[in-house]
Amino acid sequence: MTAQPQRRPNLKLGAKTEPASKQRLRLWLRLLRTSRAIEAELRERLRVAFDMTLPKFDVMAALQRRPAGMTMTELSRFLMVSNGNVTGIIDRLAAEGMVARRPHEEDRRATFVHLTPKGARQFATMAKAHEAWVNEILGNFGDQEIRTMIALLNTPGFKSNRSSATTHQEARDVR
Amino acid sequence: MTAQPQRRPNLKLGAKTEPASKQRLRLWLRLLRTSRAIEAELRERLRVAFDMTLPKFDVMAALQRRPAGMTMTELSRFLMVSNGNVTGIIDRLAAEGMVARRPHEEDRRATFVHLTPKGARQFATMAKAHEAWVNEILGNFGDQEIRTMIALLNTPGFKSNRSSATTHQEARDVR
DNA sequence: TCATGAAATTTCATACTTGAAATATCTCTA
DNA sequence: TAGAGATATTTCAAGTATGAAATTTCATGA
Repeated sequence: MTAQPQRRPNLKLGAKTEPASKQRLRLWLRLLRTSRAIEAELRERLRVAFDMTLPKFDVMAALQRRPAGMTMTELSRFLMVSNGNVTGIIDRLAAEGMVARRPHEEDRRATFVHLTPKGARQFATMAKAHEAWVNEILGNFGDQEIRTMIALLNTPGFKSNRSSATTHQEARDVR
Repeated sequence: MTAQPQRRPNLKLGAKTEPASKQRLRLWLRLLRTSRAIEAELRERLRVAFDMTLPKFDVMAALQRRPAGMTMTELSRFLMVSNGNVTGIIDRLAAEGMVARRPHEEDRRATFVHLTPKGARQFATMAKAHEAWVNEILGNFGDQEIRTMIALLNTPGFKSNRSSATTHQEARDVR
């Protein structure tokens, strides 16, 4: 589309004359590839080192921040996955003795899930390795670059912020 | 860990005194949340508007860039998913008449997959909407921010660049 | 040429994921 | 306080995803 007869060679950076729409698309594709690559690497390492899957690790990471536990819905919102999904992961983690369900006192619809002592120990070990891996994978980023990236990603640049609950939780949990 | 007795209130940005390791972890989590949110939004819109899934859309997008087709392995590498995964998605797309398999002339182990005319038409429609959605979702990012982000994401900041094949292909396909 | 190892694909078991439907419980209002 | 609507969870069918094993074909050196 928009068949440009001839393209003037770009002087500095490539694609400087591209419409913003194409630029944003390019950014999204780059973002997606980057996070997929990192995710794949972390999944592989978790599997080899701890026989652990990424979804289960994510759930344990969420629970670790909340000794009192979280409800299924809180987990689902925080991890941005469907509620039915959480059920299955918790089932498997519970079968391994990593987490346990506890009925919610005030609301009989809800269930609290929390790490067992065994789960907490296991997570502590994995978290240490995980942080080191991330540090290694993102190793070539300098302090300034990291700060810039985080700041950019934090800009309210997304029309669709479907995780308002998330924001609340993060605000509450920030230490 | 590193129990800091009391935290001096940060003057400018938060977490400025954090070790680089924690910073990188934070960046990764932010990156992951961002791309998950965008992915969820795009998935939902594709589903509602075109009854299309994201994985199938991704495959069609890859094939659209290569009229001559791609082998299963090329697809698998480009999309960063397992080879067995591609088989299933292609099976379903082929059943819908969106793509077709063609035997590789020189290598009887390989198979070429390409968009059918119907698939190409369908993808053209979806791609237009998809680009508009991305443009909308990333709408609050200005030109400069986008360029900065792309540049940062392009920095060879990742030790684990498992997709060397990808790089080749992208280099070849850049227009 | 023949054996051996590498590469492309499919198949398989298992796990993850979604969206929708089904249940159970809660909340709030008429 | 009954009952309508909202919320929390589970269940379900279908699709997605992985890693390993099995098959087929290729490539290469003895």
